[in-house]
Amino acid sequence: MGDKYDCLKISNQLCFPLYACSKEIVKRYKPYLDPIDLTYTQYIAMMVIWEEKEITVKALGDKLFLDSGTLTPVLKKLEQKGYVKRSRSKDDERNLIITLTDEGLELKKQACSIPAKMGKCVQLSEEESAQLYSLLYKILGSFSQDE
Amino acid sequence: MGDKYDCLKISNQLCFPLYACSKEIVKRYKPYLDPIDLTYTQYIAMMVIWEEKEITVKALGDKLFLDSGTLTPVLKKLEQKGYVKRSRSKDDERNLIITLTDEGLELKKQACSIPAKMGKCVQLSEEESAQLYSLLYKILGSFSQDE
DNA sequence: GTTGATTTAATTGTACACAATCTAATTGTA
DNA sequence: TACAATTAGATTGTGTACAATTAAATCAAC
Repeated sequence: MGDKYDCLKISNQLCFPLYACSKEIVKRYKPYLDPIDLTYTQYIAMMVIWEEKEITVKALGDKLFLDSGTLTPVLKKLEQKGYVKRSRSKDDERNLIITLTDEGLELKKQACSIPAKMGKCVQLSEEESAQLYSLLYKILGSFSQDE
Repeated sequence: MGDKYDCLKISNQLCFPLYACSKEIVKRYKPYLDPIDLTYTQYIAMMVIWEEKEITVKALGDKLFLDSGTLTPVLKKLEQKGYVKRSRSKDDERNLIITLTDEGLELKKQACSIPAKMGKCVQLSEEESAQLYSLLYKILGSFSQDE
């Protein structure tokens, strides 16, 4: 057993369960996000905007590991729904500033119960979750370094 | 510190590093996959087909956590490149059988060096990788149960 | 102070990813 | 045997992702 092609077995990859797990978890957000009319990408964008109140597309992209090609349509959608405002910075016209609206702030209250519901859906102990979290950020950290 | 909205902080989510990590790793495959003209999705599909020699779209989808909406265009693309053949099962005309071609088998040799290269890109010890692998499959396993 | 380089977003094109729907083949059951 | 239910795959529509390019604003060096 174990030929020279074992390295190409899907069960020997670390990337694959990562990829699959991410997709499956995002899929499981849908029942909780549908009622507040947000997609997963819109939700994580709103999370950062809720925290920052005001942020440039560049800074948002750095936090979410997303570029303007992805964020531009997402933010236009969020603006269209009335949750954010998009306006150029006076200091530097290149920067687009995303601002939270009153409706956007209101939405935060409704989103508040989602993390707990999702937490129950992932069947890991407190300790295992912490371990997983730490390993993932270790990888992300190493990626940020050699940017 | 720590208000009632802490649960909505992006840094308190487990899903987010999973999502980001998955994307970043897939992105890092590109330099290695470009030379053999495969995308990441095409690559993991080929991995299973290399192992199985012959598999239905349904079975492939179960292994990859992908449905026909995603796989149909991917497999048509792989057929167009000459790596697989698509043909209906004689036993049950509903089943589409994916078969490896000689060119598809040839490609396996060139892909062989990719896992090792990617392994170096993820800065985890042997033990940490094993831990991460185990945690991810624990989640995927729990998902498969309540299918 | 002007010009070349850099930076920020937007745009374009390609490729997923998935929900929802559709069609054809098969199965189960009365 | 009919016929309802199920199953497999394809199709359609929406929403990401990202590479590559573009355009405008700013910065840097002289």
